Amino acid sequence: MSARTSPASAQSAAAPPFLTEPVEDYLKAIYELETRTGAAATTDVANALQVAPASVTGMIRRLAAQGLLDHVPYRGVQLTEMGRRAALRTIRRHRILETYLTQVLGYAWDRVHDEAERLEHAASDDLIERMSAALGHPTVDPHGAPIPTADGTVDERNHRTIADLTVGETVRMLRVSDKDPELLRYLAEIAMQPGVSITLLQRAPFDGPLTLRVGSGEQVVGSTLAAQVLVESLPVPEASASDAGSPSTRPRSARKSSR
Amino acid sequence: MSARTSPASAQSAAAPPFLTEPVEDYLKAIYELETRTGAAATTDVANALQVAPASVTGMIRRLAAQGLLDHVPYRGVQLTEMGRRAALRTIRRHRILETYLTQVLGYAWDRVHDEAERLEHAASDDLIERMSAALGHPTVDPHGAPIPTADGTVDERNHRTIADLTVGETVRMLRVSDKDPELLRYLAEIAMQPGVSITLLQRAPFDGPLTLRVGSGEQVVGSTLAAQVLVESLPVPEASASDAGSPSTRPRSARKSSR
DNA sequence: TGAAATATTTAGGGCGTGCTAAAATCACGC
DNA sequence: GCGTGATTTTAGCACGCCCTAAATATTTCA
Repeated sequence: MSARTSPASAQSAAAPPFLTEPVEDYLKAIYELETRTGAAATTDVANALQVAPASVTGMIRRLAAQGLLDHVPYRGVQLTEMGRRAALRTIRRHRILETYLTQVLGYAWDRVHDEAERLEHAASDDLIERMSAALGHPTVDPHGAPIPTADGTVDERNHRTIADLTVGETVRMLRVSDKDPELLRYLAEIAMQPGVSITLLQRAPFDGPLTLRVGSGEQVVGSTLAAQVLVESLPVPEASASDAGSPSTRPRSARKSSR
Repeated sequence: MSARTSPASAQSAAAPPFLTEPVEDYLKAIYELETRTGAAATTDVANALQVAPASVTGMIRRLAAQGLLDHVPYRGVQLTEMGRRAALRTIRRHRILETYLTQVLGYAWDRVHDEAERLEHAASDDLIERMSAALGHPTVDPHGAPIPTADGTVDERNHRTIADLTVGETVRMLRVSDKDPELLRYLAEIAMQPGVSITLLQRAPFDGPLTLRVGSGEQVVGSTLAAQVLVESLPVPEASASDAGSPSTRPRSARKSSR
């Protein structure tokens, strides 16, 4: 693609030409690492994308040259504003696609990730907005992840997990990663889906299994699983009655806008 | 992509790894040239794909090596059975996508080609079949092109065009290419869509404009446009009355299966 | 029939993305 | 404060797909 004389091309712009598929994948991965751990190390990116570290270094050089991120050698990378916007654009597409696939086309929630992963690079903005409209402009995807708006804002808070609960506490399930189909299938089996109410009934010592009330059923789950399920304290814990931990634990609204 | 150790990968297979996006585009283009003109010349493929002829030679070499087509140097190419199946798979996706975009997501028929062109490479078989099912398994796309079945059969007949009509003849519009948005917009303006009834009222000499009855309106169109609109003789031309050309002009059902 | 026009292929590159192996740098514990 | 292991980068290469220029084959027509 060195010197093509691309003719007129299209009307419903797909993506700026420099946002190739691999580039979008890198930006997305870096964005996710950055928001989770504050910075993205070469090795982490390599793991996330299943690519050799040396390949990451190479790509990072190109992305930095294009102004999509800043790179301090041996120190990791940080997205620029432009890079962040591009990443959020891809994430928006991904999540709207996942929502559309489950709600309109009947996909199971453990099957949408791979499909969305491919479509997110091919769909035009127009298509994404049409899907969003058809869904009534949803704000979360089927796994509970917030959908960035078209102008690039997301409600990206750090939530607690089931593993963080104190015994007796009741919360609402918010979210789980979309990346592990097996986990998702299992969660569906035990009726753990975003929105369901969860109470920690009992916690075995030494990182042992947790006994939960999930909706109207009772389940015993391992601590690994528990650590992957994000939850939110119930807004008003039913006036009077039990006095659990902190009633007003609404975490500060980290709007994740500029930096 | 030389020696990746791809891990486990997926469940809802996207496409065999050797069917890259450019490869699918080449096969599709070659298939279309082949069915229209019997064989595909290097230059024609180059024109169809907006690529230099030398690039076509190079790609053809690779495709022949993979057994997707046969190449006699200086003589053009022909798809093998494998190549033909791959081409029809892509065409099926393209046409189902176009149908879905117009019927479900409200796209105008002149906007679907580009979008489908990109999505056809990314959608899984599963997604395509779900869309097809949601549409009630349509057999033609919005432009009247037949949709190949999943097992690779198409009803690919050679139809007449408006330019072939004799004055006074009435036919049903069948199909028009999806590739020229301007043409499609204009056709929509004058209410020429697949299914509409068309009568040739008058033909100006020297390749001049044609006067048509289109549905209930009257239109004058140029011969270039006329040559691009495929039509079909009416099954039973209304017992008695006018005696137009050949009543049983159902062209031999060229099922286009093996060769 | 033979030369000009046209079509096709070869030769020689470029760029993007990936890999391995080896070198450079960093980080940490003794 | 320094060695050692982990991390990161550099070096060198492969492959897919595209390009231009030049060579070669085919076709056409005077």
